[in-house]
Amino acid sequence: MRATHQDLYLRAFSDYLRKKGKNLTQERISIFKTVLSKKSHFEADSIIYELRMGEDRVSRATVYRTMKIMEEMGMIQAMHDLHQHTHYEPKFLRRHHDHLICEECGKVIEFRNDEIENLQEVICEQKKFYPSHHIMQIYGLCHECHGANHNKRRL
Amino acid sequence: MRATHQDLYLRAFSDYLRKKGKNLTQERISIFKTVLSKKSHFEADSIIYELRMGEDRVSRATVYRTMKIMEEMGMIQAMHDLHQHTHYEPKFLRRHHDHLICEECGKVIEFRNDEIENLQEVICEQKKFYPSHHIMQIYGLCHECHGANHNKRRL
DNA sequence: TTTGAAATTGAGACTCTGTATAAATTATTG
DNA sequence: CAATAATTTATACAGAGTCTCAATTTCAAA
Ligand SMILES: [Mn+2]
Ligand SMILES: [Mn+2]
Ligand SMILES: [Zn+2]
Ligand SMILES: [Zn+2]
Repeated sequence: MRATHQDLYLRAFSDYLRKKGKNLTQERISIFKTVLSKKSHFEADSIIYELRMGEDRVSRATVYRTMKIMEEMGMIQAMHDLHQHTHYEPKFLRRHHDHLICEECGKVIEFRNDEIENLQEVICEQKKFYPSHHIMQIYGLCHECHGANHNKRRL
Repeated sequence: MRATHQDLYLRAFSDYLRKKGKNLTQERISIFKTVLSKKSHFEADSIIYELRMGEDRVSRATVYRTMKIMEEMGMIQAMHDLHQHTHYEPKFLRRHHDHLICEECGKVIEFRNDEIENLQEVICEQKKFYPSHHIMQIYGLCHECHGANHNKRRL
């Protein structure tokens, strides 16, 4: 039987915890697996909710604590939307990218631009700054919402 | 007697309000002036606190409402720090720029790169997106904190 | 395997931003 | 000077996230 992706990531998680002198508890495993199942943006709430539905009951505080560990570890990344709500994004299996966010409908369009990524590194060198990660979000209107607003104004 | 900057901006504020069918109230003037006095990043709390200390007493709700108007108007811009705390930044008198944020000491280093700004526009065109503004924050360690950590590890 | 120290968890109280409500105040208009 | 509309205030409320500390679990030494 072959090791699954989940097994491999769980191993990495376990190693990380040991390295930090932390224990691999049942609760941490449950939370880790649930987070691992996310293919795209998600919120802390959805993790808490899913766990509550399943058989593994885990408290809210533990979910937040474990997600903080996963963030330190670099498996997920937190980002804040327009309305002080924290969103997370899985970083395993996904290439880094940035976001266009529609202020009307909330749609999130992903993009990646290597030229910008390179320029960011140049800037950090100039400023003697040692980057760990970055967030770039362009706000505005998506094609559909821009069209809709346009039509509305004509009426 | 010459018109001060404050007078000019207050005029712009007054015009904006009129255009929107809103009244220029004493409370809005107080809040506007306090915000105008900010030369760099600030939080809603500090505005509320300063007003509470001064003679013009204004309620929390009114401060939030007025700051929302100022944001719509483009005089300030909201941004979120690492810990879902909203920070504002004055946009009058200041040119747009982005941020390097030290995760150790919280220092904020400002920068501006026209190449990146142009590339952002190109991306929006490609994606048929109509941008209103953007936020770009690079997290990591500033020169001092990186040096400090380095030394610490050596001990 | 047992055992005890240390780490972790869970329940719920609490904090902090920010928003909603509805009565009281203020501004505008005729 | 009314009548009307907009605004403000106080206060209650909501939601995300943190804190506390007693109870439980983990781990590793014996
Ligand atoms: Mn994304
Ligand atoms: Mn700035
Ligand atoms: Zn849209
Ligand atoms: Zn620093």
